[in-house]
Amino acid sequence: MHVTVDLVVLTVRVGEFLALTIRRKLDPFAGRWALPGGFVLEREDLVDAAVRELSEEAGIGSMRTHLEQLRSYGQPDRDPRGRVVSVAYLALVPDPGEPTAGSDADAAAWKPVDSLLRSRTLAFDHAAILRDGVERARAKLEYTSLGAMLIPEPFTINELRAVYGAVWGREPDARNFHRKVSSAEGFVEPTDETTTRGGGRPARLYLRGPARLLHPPMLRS
Amino acid sequence: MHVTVDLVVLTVRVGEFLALTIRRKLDPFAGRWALPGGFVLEREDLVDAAVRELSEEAGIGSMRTHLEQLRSYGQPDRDPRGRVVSVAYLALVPDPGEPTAGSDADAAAWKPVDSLLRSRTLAFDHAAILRDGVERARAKLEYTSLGAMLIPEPFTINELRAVYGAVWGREPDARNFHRKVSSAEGFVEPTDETTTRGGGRPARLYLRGPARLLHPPMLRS
DNA sequence: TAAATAGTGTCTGTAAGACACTATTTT
DNA sequence: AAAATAGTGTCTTACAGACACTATTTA
Repeated sequence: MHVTVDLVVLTVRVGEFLALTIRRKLDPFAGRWALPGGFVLEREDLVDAAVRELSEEAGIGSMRTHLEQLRSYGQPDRDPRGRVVSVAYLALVPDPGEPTAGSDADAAAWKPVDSLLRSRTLAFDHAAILRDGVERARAKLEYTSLGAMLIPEPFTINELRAVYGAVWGREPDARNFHRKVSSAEGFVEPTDETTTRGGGRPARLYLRGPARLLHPPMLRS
Repeated sequence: MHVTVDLVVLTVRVGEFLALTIRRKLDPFAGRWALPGGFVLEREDLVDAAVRELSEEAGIGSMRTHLEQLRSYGQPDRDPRGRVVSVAYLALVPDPGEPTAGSDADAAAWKPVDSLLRSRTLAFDHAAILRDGVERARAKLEYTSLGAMLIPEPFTINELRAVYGAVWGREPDARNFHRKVSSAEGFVEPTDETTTRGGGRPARLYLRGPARLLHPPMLRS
């Protein structure tokens, strides 16, 4: 019985909610798009395998990445090569630019989550894994500060709000969002810098705060 | 690489929050207490393996059982036999009475969760798995109706409240709990029966309702 | 009638959700 | 000055949390 890790890597870029995909070089599913992943080495911890694949297959370092175990997938026929149980990980990263394809892939690309879920493009059971990862991310934005992991620092409150809009498919109200985020202890830390990159009045820039949980949660309603 | 399932099976009996343990017959850890579990068969789905172990090792049928995947554990040295990745499942069951030991165990017993977590009695990394399962159960009681899976039907509101007290280590306020549970659509369904098994004024009996999520949640505070 | 448990109503405080105007910049 | 975006305050409503008394049974 073989064990793999598969990665749901999510980010937001210019208002679009994106997942990282690779085009497979080898069979099975050669030429098809899939989630990055690969076999766990004989003496390697699961999370180490996930970190390694993230780096090897997509050139993403683990420093600014939130990485958590999602769940495992083990239907007997999910891989035509034989019995393969996959432990899926969810990674949330601030937009790292264009991905670089690793050795097992002939291309890597960020693709919109919605179109990946609607079309049947992904190999294996990766559409189901992606769906679970996306749902986990959507849910966790409600009761954690993980939304800030999807955006490069420093960011404005409205840029952060746009991240929530992209992930949830619906923008939170600007005034309520501002009140919630800035009054939640340790969610974001103000700097004394501002930016005018959005045009108009300068917006204050923030860094991620130390808090991980958001209490009480912010509901998508 | 081998794949096993391990089971965190939880129930509440006379106000005590209990986990199912077995005493191992074979090495490694022969004679030690452990969570029930075993190897996944070559053509068996993960959840089927969990259902089978629940039945084989503990004599618990899947009919009245809530079963969900917890997470996977794969540290390279977690099993002295070699590389074994374990997919853990969480089961919540209404008190099924004394367990019957299966073939791989020379005893099976319900033990208080707190003492299992305090003492170092469990084999492998099962203490960590149990801790994660218990935390999942405690969290899910907040935003689902799963508390009702820990008690046999029919039950009174106060019996259900005692379940929450046992799991959380703190009884919710009787009046607020009654209001919350009975006003939440589909959480519990009243019957027209009553019981006096608690002594005092007869209490109305309820069955589990169809709702799975509790909105808004009931916090342990 | 005393003891035991079941069942309910009120008040207060917190925070979500809906909503509109003022502030500060660039062109 | 017009256009663009940032930033904030008020009102209403929902509901959690604290709290005490009445109701119905058995012994």
